[in-house]
Amino acid sequence: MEPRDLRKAGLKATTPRLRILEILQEGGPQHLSAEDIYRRLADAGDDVGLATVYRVLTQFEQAGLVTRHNFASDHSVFELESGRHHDHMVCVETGRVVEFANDDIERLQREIAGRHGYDLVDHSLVLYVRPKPNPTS
Amino acid sequence: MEPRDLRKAGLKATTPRLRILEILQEGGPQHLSAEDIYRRLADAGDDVGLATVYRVLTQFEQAGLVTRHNFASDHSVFELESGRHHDHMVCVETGRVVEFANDDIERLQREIAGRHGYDLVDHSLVLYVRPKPNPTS
DNA sequence: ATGCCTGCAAAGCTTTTGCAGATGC
DNA sequence: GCATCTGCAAAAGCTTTGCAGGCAT
Repeated sequence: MEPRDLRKAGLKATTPRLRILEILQEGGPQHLSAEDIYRRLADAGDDVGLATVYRVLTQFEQAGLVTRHNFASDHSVFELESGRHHDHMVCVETGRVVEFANDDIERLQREIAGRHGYDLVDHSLVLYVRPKPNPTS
Repeated sequence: MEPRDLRKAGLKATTPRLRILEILQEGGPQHLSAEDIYRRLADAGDDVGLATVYRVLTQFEQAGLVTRHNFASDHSVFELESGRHHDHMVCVETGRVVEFANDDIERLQREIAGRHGYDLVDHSLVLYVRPKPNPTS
């Protein structure tokens, strides 16, 4: 992710924006709340206001750079847009998030919508899961 | 839904609780927000506090009488538990909610979770749809 | 009678907004 | 230099909680 990706979206390449992009691409796929990002910035010595984090994330979402999820009902988490569509499973014990994609499910969704006289615009699928019990025990 | 269903859940059969159940079962499947229910009560002349509506709905949810959904991220809607599992599609133009069930999708979800070493505990699937354009136009 | 319930008001939380100063281009 | 952007503080909107009085059993 580069400054020019921001300009392309009509956004100036400011420190808060670049830092938030960096944090979102650290390590594997990140699913972070605004508060998470705010704290990571603070821990790194960047004094970015929480309001700015929210504003920037909203702008990124509108620009299509970031996707907003509501795995829990009381706050949103944000993920860098990869271009590859996928859904998520969330472990109810550890909170771990796993991404997956399944063409059959995607197709069935379109079929079901069509059967009811609708076109599918978007969808949200979250699997809440628990680790399988260990078979050796 | 009867007073004894409430007692079975350890809840006294009070007027607010009975009225809220009544409202939830009026007409077809209802997907109402706390505010919706609060206003319907007020319109019917029942002075039930909004806090009570929230408290009662939370109790009903814990008792398994009601299901909470988060179709929109900024408020919850509640639905009487019918015993028949189903998912939902929401029309992005009218807000209309349609229920549907599909065994293939259910099965695929369990398979995908299993493939990743998890058991499926629960899931949330919402289709956001738009009416098909009229073919005669 | 007593313990559960309710209404009201206040508080909690995430998220948004107003505004004056700061910064990118 | 000028428009955009940011930090701070305040506000907003949904939801929860504390408390004193009220109701079901």
